[in-house]
Amino acid sequence: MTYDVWMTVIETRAPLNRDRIIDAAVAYADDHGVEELSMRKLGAALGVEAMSLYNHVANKDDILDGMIDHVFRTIPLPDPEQDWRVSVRTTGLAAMEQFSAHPWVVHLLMQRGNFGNASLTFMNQVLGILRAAGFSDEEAHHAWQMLASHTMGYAFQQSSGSWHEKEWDGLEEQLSRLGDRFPHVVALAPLLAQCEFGTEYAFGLEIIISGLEARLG
Amino acid sequence: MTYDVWMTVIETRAPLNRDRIIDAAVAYADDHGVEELSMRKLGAALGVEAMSLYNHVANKDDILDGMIDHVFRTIPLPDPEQDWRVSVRTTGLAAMEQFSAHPWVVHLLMQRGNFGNASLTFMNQVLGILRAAGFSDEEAHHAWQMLASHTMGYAFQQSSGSWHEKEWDGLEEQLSRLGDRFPHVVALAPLLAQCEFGTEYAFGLEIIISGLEARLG
DNA sequence: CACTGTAAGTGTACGGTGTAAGCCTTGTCA
DNA sequence: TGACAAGGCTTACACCGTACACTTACAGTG
Repeated sequence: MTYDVWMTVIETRAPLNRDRIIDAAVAYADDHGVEELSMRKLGAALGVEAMSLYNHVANKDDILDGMIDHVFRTIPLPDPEQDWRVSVRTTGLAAMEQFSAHPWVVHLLMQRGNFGNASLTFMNQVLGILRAAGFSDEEAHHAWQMLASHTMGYAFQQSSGSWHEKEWDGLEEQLSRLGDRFPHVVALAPLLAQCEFGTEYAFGLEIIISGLEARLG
Repeated sequence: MTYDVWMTVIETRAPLNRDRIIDAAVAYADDHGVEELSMRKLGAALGVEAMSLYNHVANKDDILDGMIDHVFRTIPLPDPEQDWRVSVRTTGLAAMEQFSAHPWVVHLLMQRGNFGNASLTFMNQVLGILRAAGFSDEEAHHAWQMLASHTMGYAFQQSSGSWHEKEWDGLEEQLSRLGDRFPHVVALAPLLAQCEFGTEYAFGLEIIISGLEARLG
């Protein structure tokens, strides 16, 4: 009997720890959306009661911070050896890719900001590349703000992308009803609906890189 | 007695209606932040029980949509008579101004998107100006996405701005402790903390306008 | 071997949330 | 006067994060 219980325990749940909790939280958010994530549901996903999580984690915010950190850690850091334009481009695209894969990250970043290890490391690396490229501190700051805004903005639009997919069917009918009031929106609605955010982001990124380059002189 | 009750009612609360509820919600979010807004607190702010709100409003989401609409309605629409560069610039700045005044809007937009009257009107006007300026539909779409992302991105950063003000004191000490690991972040931290987002936004806006202009050829 | 301390999972409970359902008061109109 | 609707209020429910007290299993020590 005791043995059975032991087996069950061993088989169905490895010992709980912070990493396992955060991994499960990331998976849950990927599957069901971050707003569906609750301590009870996360516990259930791990085969454990909600309160057990608190033995390994300070509180829910701690988990959310860990989730952000988890995603930032998977963004490959830019290579300082390369031309800054290449670094910025590849890093931007890599970041966008992760934000697309985990749309809830932008959501979380917005509510809480983040100064975890991974995000500071990331930021530090990018700033270093800009400074090494010859940008003054002020210019590097401008560049960072602009790149960050552009990236967050696209991730933002993508994650709130109600123009996409399912919603679009209902919207089309609604828009055709409002066609006389919003002719330009209706005209461009197909483009908005089919919008490939990766391509779109890259397009803007080139404009920004060119613009920064020009300011660099 | 009945009279007294009447006077009280008349003085402390005008008859409830959707607009009054949404105005109060906006004021509450401005004062206490949108995450503090609950039906009970909003009711209390209006001198009414939470459930009374439901006589004028479908649910909380309805209120949140109304709040977004309320803010978009206060952004002056661009003037189609003017040069598109001027229109885009002034409209962008006007939008940023509102998003700065009501930081929670970006928050809400992110969670729910928005296709209210005001935001569609706004979007329609901007798209109209871009098309009239000679942008193809694809180009207008690119331009809109880019401008929207840039604006939302800056608003986003501003509203999540933990580099600002109070947090900065604690952070400084923390950063100096981590100075060897994040030298570039620490070096630029003063700039990040003092960052004037309006100026910063305008800087990026010019780059984008120039870039779009070049693509327009 | 028993004893004790500790780590970790559990159960219960509290104050908060949005909101469904029903009640009660009020003003309007036939 | 009586029916009726509008718009408040009360109660109740399911969910949330989490404080606190409990149990259980193991490790270390005599």
